[in-house]
Amino acid sequence: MSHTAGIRQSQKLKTRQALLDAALGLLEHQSLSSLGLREVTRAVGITPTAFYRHFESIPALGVALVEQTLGSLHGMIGAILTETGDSEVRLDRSVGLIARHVREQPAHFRFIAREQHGGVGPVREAIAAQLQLFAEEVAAALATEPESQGWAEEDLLMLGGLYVDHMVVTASAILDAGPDGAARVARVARRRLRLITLGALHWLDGPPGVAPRAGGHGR
Amino acid sequence: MSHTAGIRQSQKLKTRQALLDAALGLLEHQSLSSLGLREVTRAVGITPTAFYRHFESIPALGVALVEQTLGSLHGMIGAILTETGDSEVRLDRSVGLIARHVREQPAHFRFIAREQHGGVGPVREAIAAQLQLFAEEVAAALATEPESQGWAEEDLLMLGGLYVDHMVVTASAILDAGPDGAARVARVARRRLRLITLGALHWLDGPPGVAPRAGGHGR
DNA sequence: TGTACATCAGTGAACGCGCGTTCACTGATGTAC
DNA sequence: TGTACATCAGTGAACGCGCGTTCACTGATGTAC
Repeated sequence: MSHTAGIRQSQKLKTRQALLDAALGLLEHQSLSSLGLREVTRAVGITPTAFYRHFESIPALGVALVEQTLGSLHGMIGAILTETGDSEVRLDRSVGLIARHVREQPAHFRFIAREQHGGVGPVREAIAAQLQLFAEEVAAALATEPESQGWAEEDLLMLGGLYVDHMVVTASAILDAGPDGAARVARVARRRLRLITLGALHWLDGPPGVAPRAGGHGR
Repeated sequence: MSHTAGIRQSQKLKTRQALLDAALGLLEHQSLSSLGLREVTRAVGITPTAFYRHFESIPALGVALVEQTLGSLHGMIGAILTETGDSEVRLDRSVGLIARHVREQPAHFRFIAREQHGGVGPVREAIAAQLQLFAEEVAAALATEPESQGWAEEDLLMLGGLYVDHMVVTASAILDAGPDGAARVARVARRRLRLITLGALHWLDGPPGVAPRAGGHGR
């Protein structure tokens, strides 16, 4: 009946976290499907056998890693979208925020980018589910803004997905570019975001040269 | 001095192609960094040792696969962009063309999506170089259109990259969705493309509520 | 508080297996005369 | 055309190695009384 830690339980959690951290580190230069169980336990300093006290397999560890990595980012969405200021400023800050997060925890972003289409099914599915959640969160946030008046639910989700995918592409590009190229990549990412936002502002206009009509580009 | 095949040379090419094809097949359910040399030769029906007559290593085979896979797509860009018809129709056809290619050779697209951020450095770099080429091709094609009057070189490249990335994301999404979801994914992809194109049409406008100014959003 | 038993995170030896790479080889194809 | 030699794609045995998984175990932590 002890709600407090318990030496055994807290030590187990520590080892589990050490396994996750070690795996993330090792995944910087390889993908999950080639990561060895012994490799991970060796890095942590425990016996290979002890691995099974924490995870059933390497793919299972991968799924846990996805949830930990992307779970911690759900707050970020809110931070970006509830910011005040005009769209231009908010947009610049969004890219800046992503760039900072990527710089601060590159391994997490690299892992997601690498395994999003990687060879381990359950991990791919876990990432897809989380990104879908992000897209829905963005769509919900967009829905509260005055600019979204008249938008169809489906189109808000489409735009949310576009923003999320753009965020993922940007994060990957920053990682690939290295420290020197990060600024250049961020600059291009900002312009892309500006262009997308510009498209969104005119979504409900009619086709060029025609009077605006209700329903925008919907079918 | 024989320019004709030569039995030996043509047989060697055939084996080399068999290795590439077998590798591509095996990569449908795993990533390159976990693909084994023996696995590939077993699939082809030759001795492991014979592999070295064709490639120095598995990463080297991967690079060859990138060049073969993406090299064959360079024609596609032209096919899309030189089509006639208004932008709405052309845009729908673009997505349809991608969807068709993905359906016809899913393994090629899966390979690129998987290894774009995979664990094998040389392959990642080969893919990045090819996609950069695509972006430049698209930018060059856009430059010839009347709508691109007044666009900065850099912005054309930004838009070209955006289209290419969108194409890659769409291809991945179609693959992930499976045969049933492909139509739904294509529908969303079309809307995204429409929104991006809409943004591009207004790129040279001034900020909302302000008179248009030369230079658009450039800095 | 003290004692006796239960739990269970981590140990260490052992296993069979497939891996990448080496080496000397074979025999069909290519070339020089 | 025929012969003698060179080339070289593919062979097959052998190697040392690290892998994932099994099993019975140990000893610190937890629990019941």
